[in-house]
Amino acid sequence: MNYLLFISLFSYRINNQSTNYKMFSKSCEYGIRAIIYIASENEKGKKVGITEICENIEAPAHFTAKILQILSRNRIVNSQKGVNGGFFLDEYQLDLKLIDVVTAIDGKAIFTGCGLGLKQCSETNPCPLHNKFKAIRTDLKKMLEGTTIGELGQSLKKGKSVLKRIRV
Amino acid sequence: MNYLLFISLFSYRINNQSTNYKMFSKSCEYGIRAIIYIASENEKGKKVGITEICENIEAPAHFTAKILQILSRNRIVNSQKGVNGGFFLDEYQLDLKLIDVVTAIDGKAIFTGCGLGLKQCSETNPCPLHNKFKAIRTDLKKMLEGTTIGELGQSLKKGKSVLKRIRV
DNA sequence: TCTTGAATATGATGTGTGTCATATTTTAAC
DNA sequence: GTTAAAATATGACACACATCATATTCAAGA
Repeated sequence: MNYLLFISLFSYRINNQSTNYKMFSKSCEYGIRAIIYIASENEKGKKVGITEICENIEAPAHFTAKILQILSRNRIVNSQKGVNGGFFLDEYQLDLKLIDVVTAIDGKAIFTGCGLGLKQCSETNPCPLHNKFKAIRTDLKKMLEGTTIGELGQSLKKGKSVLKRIRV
Repeated sequence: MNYLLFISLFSYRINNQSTNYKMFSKSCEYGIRAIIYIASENEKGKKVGITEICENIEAPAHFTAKILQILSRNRIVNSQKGVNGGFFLDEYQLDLKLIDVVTAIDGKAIFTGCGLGLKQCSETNPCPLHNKFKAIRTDLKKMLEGTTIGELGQSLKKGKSVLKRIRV
């Protein structure tokens, strides 16, 4: 009976949830966006507050603050409390790589976990996708290792890229 | 005061949650593992039941069943109810690519969404990471487009790879 | 046609991530 | 020293995904 085939054409793509796929976690997305903004505004000792940051990257303030605390504890960004305080980066931090931000927030599992979620997957005990995945992951890692915070900040500052919708 | 630096060394990597990073969603992981197992057992019209599948890929039965229903509706796997029923693949399905499984379960957002989670990110309005991400994503897509279900099943069947811990 | 084994459909529960809210500490300026 | 502005810390809430449970449909065989 090919009415079955007929029905299947209509039921195709039933699961229409706007999928949860993320290259990084939401925490990581906000963290990267925040630090890029800080880098882009980082000149002559200027400090930027959490409110200004979140307005410019369109992120929830409290949540982003929590992530910046993690980055602060990990010495990836500097913070100063009190009046005229805020977040800022020194020369050393501007030269940190994207991978430093990612591992501080999401940990190192990005580069070690099995693509199929198998705990026992390893070089000597590979899952069917192990080697193909390794190649992709290596590319991703290289990219993250080869990109500096300062570089991304400059790109944003010079208008070569944007973090929020441009006002009309 | 460099006791601050001292403290920071101890507080490094505070967020020790075993991170949620996943190249794919859990649904997708189970789906891929299940179909690889089906492919590996697919010979002379043999059908495999959900119980056997889940025992061999170490996945929760009900959840996996739900995912296989999605794949079944999308004609990526065949199913037959009743006695001696089960899941099986025909020649055409064995030649389907991994990307067909992934998009059926997780949708196409993997290849379109912005790496930093920005809705407005596009070619003309790129986020600071846009181009660097595009390269990685292209690699991933090529890999998924170039890998067949049957190929992975054969790899498993021949013992070149495993899906569960080998019994001692 | 009755029984049994299998997939299918639907709903209920749990857990973790993302979000929000409040209170505390710190620092600068007056 | 008092006040105000800022980060920091902690806890509470909400929603989505992952998981589990139950009921239904279907097909083969006796």
